[in-house]
Amino acid sequence: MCSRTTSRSRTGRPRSLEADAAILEATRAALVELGWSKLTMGDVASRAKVAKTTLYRRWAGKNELVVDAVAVLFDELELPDLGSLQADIEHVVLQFAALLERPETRTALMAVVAESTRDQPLRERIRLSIVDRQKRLVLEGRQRAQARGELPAGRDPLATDATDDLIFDVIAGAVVHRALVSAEPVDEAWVQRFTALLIGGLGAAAAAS
Amino acid sequence: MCSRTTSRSRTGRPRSLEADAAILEATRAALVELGWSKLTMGDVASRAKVAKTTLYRRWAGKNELVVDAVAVLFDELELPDLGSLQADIEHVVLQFAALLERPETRTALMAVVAESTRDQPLRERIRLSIVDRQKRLVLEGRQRAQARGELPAGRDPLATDATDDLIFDVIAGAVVHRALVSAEPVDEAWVQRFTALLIGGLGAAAAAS
DNA sequence: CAGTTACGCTACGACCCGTAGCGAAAGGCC
DNA sequence: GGCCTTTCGCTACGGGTCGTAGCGTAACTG
Repeated sequence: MCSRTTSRSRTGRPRSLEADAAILEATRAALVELGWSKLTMGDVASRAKVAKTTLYRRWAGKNELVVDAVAVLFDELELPDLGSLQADIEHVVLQFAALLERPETRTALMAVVAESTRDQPLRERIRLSIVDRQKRLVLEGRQRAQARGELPAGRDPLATDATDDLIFDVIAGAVVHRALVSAEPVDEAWVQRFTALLIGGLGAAAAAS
Repeated sequence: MCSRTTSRSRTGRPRSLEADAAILEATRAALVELGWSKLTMGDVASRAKVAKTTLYRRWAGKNELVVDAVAVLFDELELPDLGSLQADIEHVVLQFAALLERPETRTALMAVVAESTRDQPLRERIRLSIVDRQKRLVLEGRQRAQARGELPAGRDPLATDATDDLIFDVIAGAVVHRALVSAEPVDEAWVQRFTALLIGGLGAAAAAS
C-alpha cells in the first residue's frame, strides 16, 4: 500500500484546487443555461477560464464531469428527526423534489443515468457519489422508526436489506417519475397521499408477518 | 376543417410507407448496437438505405425519431384478467421489466426523458405515445379490482384520478428506478415484495376512508 | 399532359471532439 | 540556490456530425 490518500505524487506542480472548483461551478452554470445536450467541454473550459486540455486531464469526458458537478448538490439532503416516520418521509421527499426542480439536476440526472446503461464505470461512479448518498437516508429513517416502535425490529438482516432497497426504489422512483416523466408538481398534497400509501403498505406488511 | 385525417395533401407523390418502417427499424437496430449517444442520423439513414434528407423531412431530429421508434414497443404491454389484483399487478410489472431489459428501451427511455426536461413539444410527444399508453393499464386494473370488490368504489372522481396518477408514478417509477438506477434485477421475488407493499398500502388507505 | 410533392444524391459551412506539441509556471528534493 | 517533475495555458490539427441548400428524377393527381 503506497500511502497516497490525498495526492497521487509527492513531487511536481500540484493541481490547482481553485481550477477544480471553478470547473465544477462552470459545469453547473452551463447545465442551467444550455442543458445537458448542448453543453460542451469547450464551453465549460472558457466559462471556468481554464484550458480545455485541463479538463481532459481530470475527467475522461462530459459524463464523468457532470456526475461530479451534480453530486455535491445531493449533500444537502438531510434527515432531521421530526418525531414520526410520516413526518420524516414527507420531509425528505419534499427535499428531494426541490432538488429535482433545479434545472441542473433536472437535465443532468436522467441523462447520466441513460449513459450509464452502456457504461459500467460510469454507473459505478453514479452509485458511489449519488445513489448511495440517498440510500443512507432510507437506512437511517428505518432504524429511527424501529427505535420509536413504529416498525417491528427485523429479525432477518438479509430481508431487512432487501426491504431497504425496495423502499428506496419506491420512494426515489416515484418522486423522479412524478417530477420528470409525468412532469407534474410534487406538492404537499401529493406527498401526503404518497406517504400515506407507503406507510400503509409497511404497516400491512408488518401485520402480515 | 379540411378533412385530412390520413394524408396532408391529396396531390403529389405520397410518402413511402416502406421508408417509414425501414427507418424506425434501423433506428432500433442502431440503438441496440450503438446506444443513444453514439447513434447518428447519418448512420440510421444508411442502415435504412435512405437519404439523410429524407429523415429530416419527417423528424425534426434524433429525439423525435427515437421516441417514435421506441413507442411501438410499448404496444405489447397488456393487462389480461388473471383473477386478482395482485396477479394483475405482478404480471404487468414483469412485462414492463422485460421491456426495460431490452437494450433499445434501456438506452433510449431515460435519454429522451432527459431531453424532454428542456423541450416541451418533445415531452408532449412522449406523453402521448408512451406514457399515456401505460397509464391506461392502471385505470383498467383499478376498475377491474373495483368490479371484483377488491377495492372500494370511489365516490369522488377527482380523488380517483389523483389516486390513479399516484399509483402509476409509484409502479412505473419503482420499476424504472430498480432496473436503471439501482441496476438490479426486477425478478419475481422483488415483484412479489413490491406488489405486497402496494396492495397493503391501498388496503390501508381504503380502510382509513 | 401539367402540376405537385417526395426522393436520392452531393456538397457545404459550422461546430465539437479529443489529442499532440510547445514553452512557461509551480511545487518538492538535495 | 539549482534540478527534477508535474501541471498549466495555448495553438493547431484530423476526424466526425450537424442541418441545409440545390439539383435532377420519380411518383401520383386531375
